Amino acid sequence: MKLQLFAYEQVKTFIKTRITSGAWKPGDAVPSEAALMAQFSISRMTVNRALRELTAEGMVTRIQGSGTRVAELHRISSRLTIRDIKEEVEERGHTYASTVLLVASEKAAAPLAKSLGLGTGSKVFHTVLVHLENGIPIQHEDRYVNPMAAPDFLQTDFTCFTPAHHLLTCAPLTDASYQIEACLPGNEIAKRLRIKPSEACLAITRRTVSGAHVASVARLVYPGTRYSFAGQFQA
Amino acid sequence: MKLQLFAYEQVKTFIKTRITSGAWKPGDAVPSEAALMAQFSISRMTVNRALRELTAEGMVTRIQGSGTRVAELHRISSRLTIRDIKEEVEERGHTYASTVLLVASEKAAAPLAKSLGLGTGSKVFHTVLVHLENGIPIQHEDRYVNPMAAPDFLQTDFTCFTPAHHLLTCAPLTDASYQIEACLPGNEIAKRLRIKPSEACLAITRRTVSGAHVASVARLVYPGTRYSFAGQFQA
DNA sequence: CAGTGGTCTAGACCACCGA
DNA sequence: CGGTGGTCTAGACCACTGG
Repeated sequence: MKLQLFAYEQVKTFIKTRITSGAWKPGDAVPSEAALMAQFSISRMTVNRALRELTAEGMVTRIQGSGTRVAELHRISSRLTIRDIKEEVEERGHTYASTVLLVASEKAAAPLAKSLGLGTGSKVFHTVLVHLENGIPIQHEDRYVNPMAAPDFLQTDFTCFTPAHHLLTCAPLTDASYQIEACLPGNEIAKRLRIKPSEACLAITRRTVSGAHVASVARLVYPGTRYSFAGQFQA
Repeated sequence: MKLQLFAYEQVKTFIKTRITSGAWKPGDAVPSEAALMAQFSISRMTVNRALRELTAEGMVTRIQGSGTRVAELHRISSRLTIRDIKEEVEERGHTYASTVLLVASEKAAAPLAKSLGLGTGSKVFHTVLVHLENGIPIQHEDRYVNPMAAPDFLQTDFTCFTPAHHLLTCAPLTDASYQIEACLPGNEIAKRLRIKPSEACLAITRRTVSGAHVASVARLVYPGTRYSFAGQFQA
């Protein structure tokens, strides 16, 4: 139980409530650090921390030499986390399983090679698997891996560790980019997910970078009726 | 041009590179604040700031009395921003337009009333519109608004201001939750978006709260071939 | 120029954890 | 109990903005 708010939290809530109540409109000036020091009888470092955190949260905008203003709040921004599917399933208390459909080493065609930062025809690892929650398919994963980033990738037992899990342990993540879209699965993937080819799916295309190498490119397809992303925002 | 890193940034990059290079594994101990003070010859507040920011970024975990450890990084987390569609289109340098299909006051059925925090049969505002980018439909918006939160909502000229924009100016945002899923549009919406009913769509269902009231419940449908979310992550 | 924010210091007190 | 992190202070110097 939290009995007492810290000084910097008091300053934050003071400013937040004035913004969320509409008393201070976007573009309005927020009291300066000196003014807030006097008002709350606290030191400048404490005021500074409160305002710095509010900046990070997107509530205010600060310009050195000019001042602090209420940010234009015409957006809803929240943390979206794409997690390891196995962890996610197990955290729900369900049983996770996977069906491995392909584990192979291939020569990369031009577009794929380029996206992995390799030469055309270079050797790449290729895996295809279906992830199951309580025996029901929830994700189709088609992944290409750069052998430079994870030389022993193909030796992994993918029924125990997901490809994503293995990659994260042997090739620490430095950058990632992803795209979320809606698509139809196509006949082959529909069959593997045990859905109709006319059922809409969510697809994530993700590219991960580890140090100097592009580690992996993966396309994850989720049946639209069995999966969705949820997010939350709090001022 | 940034010539010199601040002290707290030096500490952050020192720790980050050791994590992303794999030298420090998840669960490993990070040097204590006292150790980093000595190593960098800086004050504790500065070390503390570096570690506090790394905690916020999800790189490390801190437990008072116990210590700081490298976080389990089996997740990719990034900021997903859902913005006002008009701003988004105009920022791309394209022309925005909208077609207003419905502006009405209705009696709420039970599930809707509940979700808006009102009694069954209460008056609610209802709007339906299609948003166009360069004349092409990109979003179908079906929205219900709590009259308590925005009494003059129906008087707005929705060809100039989007409903979201109006709501944000008259009812400051305090909380929001959303769900992203894939779906088929259905015949009516497909016709309005000028797509085939068999084309997969992204749908966002969003609920916004302003102070004590639920302000609005909206369902936004995007043609899958014309829209996707992109995100990025950087360690 | 005065006012603003951005950073930093060298102390301090406290709450918590583990041995 | 010692070591840890969580917070806070009262100063300081600097870079930037605006009139």
